[in-house]
Amino acid sequence: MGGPKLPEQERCDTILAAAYQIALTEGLDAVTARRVATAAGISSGLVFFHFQSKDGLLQALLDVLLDGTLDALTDPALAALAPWDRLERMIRVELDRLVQYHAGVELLFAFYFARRDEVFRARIEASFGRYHDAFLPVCREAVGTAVPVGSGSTIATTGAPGAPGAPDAPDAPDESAGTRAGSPAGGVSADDLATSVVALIQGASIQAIRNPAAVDPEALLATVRALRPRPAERS
Amino acid sequence: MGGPKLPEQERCDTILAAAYQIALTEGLDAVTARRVATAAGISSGLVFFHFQSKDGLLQALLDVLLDGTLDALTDPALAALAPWDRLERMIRVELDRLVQYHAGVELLFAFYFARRDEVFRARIEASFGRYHDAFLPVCREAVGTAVPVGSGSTIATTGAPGAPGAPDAPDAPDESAGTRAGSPAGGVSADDLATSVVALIQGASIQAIRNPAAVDPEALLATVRALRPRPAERS
DNA sequence: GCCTACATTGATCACCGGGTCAATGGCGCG
DNA sequence: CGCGCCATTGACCCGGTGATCAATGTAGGC
Repeated sequence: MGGPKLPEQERCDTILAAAYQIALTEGLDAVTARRVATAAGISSGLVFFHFQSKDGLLQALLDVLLDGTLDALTDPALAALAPWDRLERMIRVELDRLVQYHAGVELLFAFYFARRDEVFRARIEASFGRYHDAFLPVCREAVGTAVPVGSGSTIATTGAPGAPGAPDAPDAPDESAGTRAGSPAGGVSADDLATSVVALIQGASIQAIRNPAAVDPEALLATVRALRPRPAERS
Repeated sequence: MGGPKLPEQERCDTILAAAYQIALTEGLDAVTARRVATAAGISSGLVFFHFQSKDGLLQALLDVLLDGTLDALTDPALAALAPWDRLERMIRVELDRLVQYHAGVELLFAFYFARRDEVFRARIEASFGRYHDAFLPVCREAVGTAVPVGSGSTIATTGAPGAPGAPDAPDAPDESAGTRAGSPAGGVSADDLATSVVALIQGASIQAIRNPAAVDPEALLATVRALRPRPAERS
């Protein structure tokens, strides 16, 4: 009994990797101390030695899962784009990520729905909240600088780019009367837009879990694009 | 030992009600034969007598959960409305339902993510699929009859987006731009619209679970409304 | 009233989960 | 070399789970 010593961090990583692997392939329920230990090639007791309890292990696992989730959305390269382009780009990036890591996303949902523990929920919800926050600024910009059709001034959005690969987007609701309070030009307020975008992405994440191959980012993007006001419009 | 006889159906309903109650308030994990039996005021063995296994119990529970999910969307009263109004109405009804029965929706997700069993998943996914199907016809109508503005419905798609307001498409992964056929007047094809609507609602359902009070149906409806083409003016 | 059919009981089994712990191994240091 | 520290082991405990089953009570037909 007794085994080769390994540096603390490395052992923890080994265990976590094993746990992650099991969770991804066999579900969260399959993550038991014994199975993780076996998969990691160690004894069960060691799991409790490094993480004090199973809860500790799962917390750490959630850390891994949540780590770096929002990095793609803060890519500085995005700052260069005009608001609507940036928004579109962010959505595309996010959708691609969801499809690519659908197993991880599924695991995240499993965490949320299986463990009703307050701590887990709070952290995941916080992550979702940051999601919304990440989209709000762009939405504000997009809505704000959106449609200068009536009141001239700057058309900042449309600088020089001659729109080489301009997508379809035939026409858009140019002058819709904003029934909703605080609803500026585009017909949607920034908050409404952000809320909708987040809902759209979250909904897509569920579809990505159901059938990753069937998710069509273009369908959702086409919808978003239709929201985009067009200053000059043919009739 | 031995107890008062009750008609088969009634006993089953009693057990199911108890199981449902426990599942709603304490989560799916808390649904054990013993707890259900205690809550129903019977002995544990009886649970297995009526439902052969715990799986059987859960199947029946899922039945209860899935039953009548789509009824509201086929309300004949909806047929009288114009397409876009009907679509809007359906979404509103659905969102309200999600908020009202958020606990049930959460339970549904718990079923989906906790039990990775094929049977459960298949049934829930089928339900989601029907969801999509329920929205498709309206979307078709809405897109089709959408914009009598100017000329014939068919041009739009890739006609000639003068693209004054369309800066460079972010990355335009070739497939997107022109090839996205079947996108009539509104800027979105019927399928895209249906996909987006379903995603929107599913996303909203997640938010409803997080915090039912914070869900703002108007925000999402405002977005949908912004998708609606305005020929001239409406109220 | 009796007897068959069946709902009902609760003790019981095998199993598996989280968590503990004394014993043991290796490793560095004096 | 010897000593002590600590990672490591795996057997062990306890509780809870799904499931079984002989025994028992009740209802309804004759």
